[in-house]
Amino acid sequence: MDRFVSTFTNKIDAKGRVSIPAPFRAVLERDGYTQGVGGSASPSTPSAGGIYCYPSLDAAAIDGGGEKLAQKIDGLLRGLADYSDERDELSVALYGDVQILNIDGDGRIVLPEGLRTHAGLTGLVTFVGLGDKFQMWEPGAFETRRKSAREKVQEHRKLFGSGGRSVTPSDEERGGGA
Amino acid sequence: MDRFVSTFTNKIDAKGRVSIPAPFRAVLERDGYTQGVGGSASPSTPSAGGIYCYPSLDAAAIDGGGEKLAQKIDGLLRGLADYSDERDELSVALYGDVQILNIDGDGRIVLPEGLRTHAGLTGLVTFVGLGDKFQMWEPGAFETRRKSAREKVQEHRKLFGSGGRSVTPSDEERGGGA
DNA sequence: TTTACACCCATAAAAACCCATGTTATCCCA
DNA sequence: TGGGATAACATGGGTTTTTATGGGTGTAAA
Repeated sequence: MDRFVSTFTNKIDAKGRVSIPAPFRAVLERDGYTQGVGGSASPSTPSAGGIYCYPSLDAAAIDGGGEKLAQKIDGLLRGLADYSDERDELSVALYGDVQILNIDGDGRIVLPEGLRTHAGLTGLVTFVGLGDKFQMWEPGAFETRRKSAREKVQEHRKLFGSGGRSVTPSDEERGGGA
Repeated sequence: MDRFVSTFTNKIDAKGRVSIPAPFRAVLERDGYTQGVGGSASPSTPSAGGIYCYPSLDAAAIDGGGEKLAQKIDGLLRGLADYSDERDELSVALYGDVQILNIDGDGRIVLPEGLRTHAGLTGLVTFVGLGDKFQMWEPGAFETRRKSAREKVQEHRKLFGSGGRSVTPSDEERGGGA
């Protein structure tokens, strides 16, 4: 399994740290996670490090992922002429908003102020697996979003009459305070 | 880490010095930066090195990068060999204004007057990672730029959208099991 | 001399690192 | 099958290392 799946809710501690759900960590490692700037990387380390995070363009959430996600961003820019103004501009939005967060020895990251406010995070974060990446939500906001998503799915099912599969929630929330 | 990512805002001190964000410094070093950066003065000869800076062609900003950037510029000009008019102009535009800045033992550079005025820099500089180079902006000007960049991305997402490649999830909710 | 710049040191704040603890899920064995 | 031993995790907190930034000094060019 190399995809981000399920949702987990974890605490943000006094220092701004959050544990990344262990299953997500496993995916990241398989994706080729390497320590970022912090640790003096071996000269042979080819890839970038840390997890890539950026504010969602159309949601009050943070998108995150590993190397695979970073390469997708690269792919977007590839094809645009080097040093064209257009490329610079896109790069600003794609690379400029990205933050590389390192995972500490205990599997935690520190969410920078900017990202935290974008997602309206306070004391808890809900990690949502989306396959090749994941999102971090303020738990309440995510609940709302999840509901509307379900309704949409219901509608689609009626339209397509694809009755077979159930979209049952399978709420497997876990973790602290919630 | 092999590309410039993220944005950082640092101060220009009374002597005109600015700290280069540590992550960028790391990229430069990997790129083959040569100069006495490593703390105690290195006994080796400081061969031509430093970071390459020049005024952005189409923005009130400074472009900067390491060896890789210099080579890309070379390649760009080589590709234009046929159209000598254009090539000459570009050569002047690119090389003519290039400055090679050295990083001091504390990771700082001094921005020359010319570059500073081009970018309208006063007391703060925003470093913006653009992959294989980075830019230095006056913070306010950069905010404006960032906004327009985001809009551009929105447009592009519509164009690329069908390919399944999306920077943000929007509609691909996935609550629990697969 | 004066100026510009490289070099050196000091310091506060932030980031990374390390260890401890409570809890929950897992496993083993009687 | 029950229950205790065990391992994996999330979380709290202390400690050390980086980093950004301020300022001093010497040196070489102007």
